[in-house]
Formats: sequence, structure tokens, C-alpha cells
Amino acid sequence: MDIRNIIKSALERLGIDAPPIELEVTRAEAHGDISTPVAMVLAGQLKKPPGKIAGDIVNAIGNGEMFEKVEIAGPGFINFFLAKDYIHKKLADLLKDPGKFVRCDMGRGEKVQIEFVSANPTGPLHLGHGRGAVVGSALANLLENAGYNVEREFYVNDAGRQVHLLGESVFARYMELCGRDYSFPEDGYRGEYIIDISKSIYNEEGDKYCNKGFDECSDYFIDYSYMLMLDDIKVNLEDFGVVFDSFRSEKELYSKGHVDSLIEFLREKNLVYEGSGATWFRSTEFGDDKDRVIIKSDGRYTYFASDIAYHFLKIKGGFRELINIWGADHHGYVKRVRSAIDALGFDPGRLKVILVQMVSLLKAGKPVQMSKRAGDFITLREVMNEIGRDTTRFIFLTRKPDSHLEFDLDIAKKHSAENPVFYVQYAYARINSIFRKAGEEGFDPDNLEYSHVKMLSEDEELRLIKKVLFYPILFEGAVNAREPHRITYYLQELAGIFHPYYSRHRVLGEDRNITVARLLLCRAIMIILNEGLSILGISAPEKM
RNA sequence: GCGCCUGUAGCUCAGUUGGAUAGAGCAACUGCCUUCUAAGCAGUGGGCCGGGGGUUCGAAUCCCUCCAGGCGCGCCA
Repeated sequence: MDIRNIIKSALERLGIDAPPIELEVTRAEAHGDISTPVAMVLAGQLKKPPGKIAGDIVNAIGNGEMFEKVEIAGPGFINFFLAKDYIHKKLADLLKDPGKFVRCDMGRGEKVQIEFVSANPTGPLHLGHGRGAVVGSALANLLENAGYNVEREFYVNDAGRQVHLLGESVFARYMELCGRDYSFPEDGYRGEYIIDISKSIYNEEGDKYCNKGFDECSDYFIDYSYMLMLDDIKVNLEDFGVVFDSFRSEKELYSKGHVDSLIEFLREKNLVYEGSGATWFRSTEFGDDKDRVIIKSDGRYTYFASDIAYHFLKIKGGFRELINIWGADHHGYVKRVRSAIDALGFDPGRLKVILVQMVSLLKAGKPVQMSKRAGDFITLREVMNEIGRDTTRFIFLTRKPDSHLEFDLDIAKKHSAENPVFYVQYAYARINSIFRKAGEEGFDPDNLEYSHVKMLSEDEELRLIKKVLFYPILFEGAVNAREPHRITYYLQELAGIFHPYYSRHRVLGEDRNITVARLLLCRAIMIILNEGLSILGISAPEKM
């Protein structure tokens, strides 16, 4: 839509400096299709009543082909009513080149990395991971369709204490199988799956390690265990519709010297100092609340040390923008990482952290306590099996990440049959059904004469066309805000106009010309539904 | 104590970056299948937008303050 330019040139003709022009898709039909408050914005600056300014603007715009009418309303809104011919023409454009309509090139190939899930490979995924996974994958799809060059990355915490504990927990279970006493590590993982891993090792290796101490074979137990868990995580994510382009190993940050060279670099720039036997990073100089330890007094590195190195690598990898999707319990970490990026000489604004709020799991209204260590939790896999993949994804995508989510298993199960996701999918299936029938009646769905769109004149048809035509506005808004959930709501609205239309008007009717016109409209809706669902990673079934 | 997030219909949540009369799903109630899929349609009821101040043409949205809930504040990861 080039309404913005029309207003801008009108303002030029009036000799007014154009402020940024806001356009909005109106809520009420009486307010036209598109509206701008620009006259009210200018009122203060020009010291004239907004109504007068709006009048001048409307006169300067004149009557183009694009509008049926342009009105002034309320405190000074300018409301644009699109002309039918224009709407028809735009619909035909959409149909001629859907790819061009539905996508855009806002990103211009800019490299963006989205890091998400990054669950410790010490146990199965739970529902909280699922939320991050869905948000991340949908956001990646969204940005990709907007012309960004997106990399989906999973950061694997395969170094440090947690995988060590995992290995030792498995070792302890293994010793049990050997019939030996070995005291289970205090903070060890007590889940059932630990026993499975130890059995699997016992089956492969027998009693080979029964006479050894953990220190002698820790590498084997750790690596074997976390790799098995990581494979399990990958399979589960894939089944959940989440794929990654890259798995970045924390361990390799050390083994390839990235952490050491980073600390060396920080030393040279005098960004670290020694104190109480530890090495500190001067993060307060870059906005953090306190300085942070990167090397502990026992000589070990903190998680933060490898994380600085990690983000340094990301930036050096050529990513203009880094998006990290973290659980909200990590929010205290954001400042720290930003300060590190700042210290390294880069704009900390390049890191965008999306904090996904906690998912509290309920069963019949009562909270389910979850503890990974105690091995007491409901896995993503279980929820997927019970609720279904599309429904689960949809539930996550009908909430913005900021909102705390109550996931009641019983309600979700009860609602899964009436979840709005089916409302959207059903619209798609219905249209497919129409096209199957149309094929039987001798229409060639791929060869419909576009000029027939002129026959679309019912109010509901025009509403549908406009809804479809405004998709790019919504899409761009979602991209700018990095908010895939907006797509979800739009799809529900679109389906919400289609279903009533379907039940009141027959697509395949007496008049062949009107039928062709309506098929074209259905085609357009189908294109948009399919596009939106694919962004969300939700299937678009041809039959239901 | 400090920081972050949240508070909108009975429940779960949106609200187009400050716009016009507050939105959807579920739940409740009433109707509709001999015609392209009833996972649908038509209709009814339901609100101090947590409270109080402020900013301005205009506030659910921005600022201050209070209340309530969640999560963080380690030489843990």
C-alpha cells in the first residue's frame, strides 16, 4: 500500500514538514479501511485545530483511483475507504505472484542467529523447553520469510559440572548393576532414564568398569551419557517440528582455545583483574551491577567465561543480530552478557534476549511439582503424545513470551478437540475440499481467469479480500516486533471471516463466472492460511 | 531489601509500539445438517482494564506510587 506516500506528497504540497506517518488498519468498518491520526499529531506543531489540518490534507489528496472516499472523523482522523476496483486489482496481483505478496525483503539477507532451547543434555525435555522451542522455531521461520538469513543454534552445555554429575549418576547406577556400593552423588540425577543409560552401558561393556573408580573412566561415562541424551533431545525436537542448523559445543570452546584466547584478550585490554585468588571481569564498567568472576580461585572457569567467548564467536561469525531465547529464570544474566559484548567493542544492542516466562504445569487445577534432579517431571514427549503436536504448538503461540503460562493438562486435553488451531486448519481443509469438488465439476483450479475477481461484490467477500490484502502489514509488524504470535491471531481472524462466508454463500454455484471469482478468493485465502501455518510450524491438512 | 515479568469477561489469553464504542476462545443459555466437510453457522448474557496519582487533543498501553502473584539476585550451571 502506498497510502503513506500519498499523504506525504499531500503534505509537501501544503508546505508542511511531514512527521513519521502512522497508518493503522481500522477496527470498526465505519472508520474506513485505513486510518491515520497525522492531523492530530500536527495540530500541536502547527497551532491549528486538527479538523482544519485534516481538511487541508484531504483536499490536497484529491480523489485518486485508489479511494472510494476519504473522510474526516472523530477528533481529526483521516479515514480512507478503498475503492472496489483497487481492491480487485490488488487481489489479482496477489494471485499472479503469491510469493512476492506473502514474503518481503526487509532483512536484505542480513545474518541473524537465533539461539534457543539449549537445554542441558542431562535429561529429557520438559514443557518449558517446549515453549522456548516453539517460539524460537516460529520466529526463525518468520524472519526467514522476511528475507533474513537465519541460523538456528542449539548451545550444548557439554562441559562443566552438570554433565559431570550426569556421568557420575550413571556411573553410580552402573555400579549397582555390578553389585557394588557406590554412594550416589548428592546432587545427582535420580530419574528413571539414568538407570536406562547405565543398563545400556552394561549391556555394551559388561563389567569392564566395575573395578574402576569414577575418576578413571569419567570421560567415557560423561560422554556416553550426554551424547545419548542429546540424541534423545534432537529426536524429540524434530518430532515437535523444531530443527537446528547448528549445535555449538561448549567443550570445544575450551579445547579449541577460544576461552583462553578471549581471557588473554581481556587481560590485554585491562578488563580483568585478580582479587581474592580469582580473576574478575570488570562488568560494572559496562553497566552490570557488580563485577563477575571468570576464573575461580580453584582455577576452574565459570560458565560466564565460556559464555563471553561464545558470544564473541557469534559476533565474529558475521551475525548482525543475536537473538537469545532464554527461560525467564535467566533474566539476571542478560546485563552481564550485554556488558561483555560492550566490553569487546560491539554494540550491546545487537543482542536481543527474549525471556520466555515460566510454564507452570497443572493437573486438574493443581500444580505439578517438577524437579529434574529428583527425576520427577512430565516430559515434552508425554505432553505431545497426549495433547498433540499442532495443539501444543498453538497453545504456546497464542501467548506472548512475557506472559506466565498456566498449562493445565486436563484442560488442554479437554480442549484439544476444540482448540482454535482446528478452527484455522478446518478453514484450510474446507477450501481444499471445494477445490477437489471444483475439479470434478470441470474447473481447472490452476487456470482460472484472474479478471473474474471483479465479480466479487458481496460485503463479506470484500471484507475477506481486505483481510487477505492486509496480511503484509501484519506480517511486517510481526517481523519488526519479532513476535510470531501475531500471526496466530491473524489466522484466527481470517478463518473467523471465512467460515461465516462459507456457510452463507456457495462457492460452486449456478453462475460459472461467479464460481470462478469465488474460487479465486478461496485460492487467495488458502495461500495466506498455508503461509501463516507454515510460519507457525503447524500442519495445513487438506482433509480433516 | 534490590532487579525482571505479570495483573483485562467465570477460566485461558489478545489488544496492531499512545488512537475512535474493550476483543477472541472456552464455559453458560437458544436455535441451524436433503445442496461445496456441523472440527461449522446464527444469536444472548458477561468488564472499576489490580488501586491511586500524573503526562496530553487522547492512556489498558508511557511515568510515579501502592497492592497481589511468579522468577531471579553465588568463586552454581
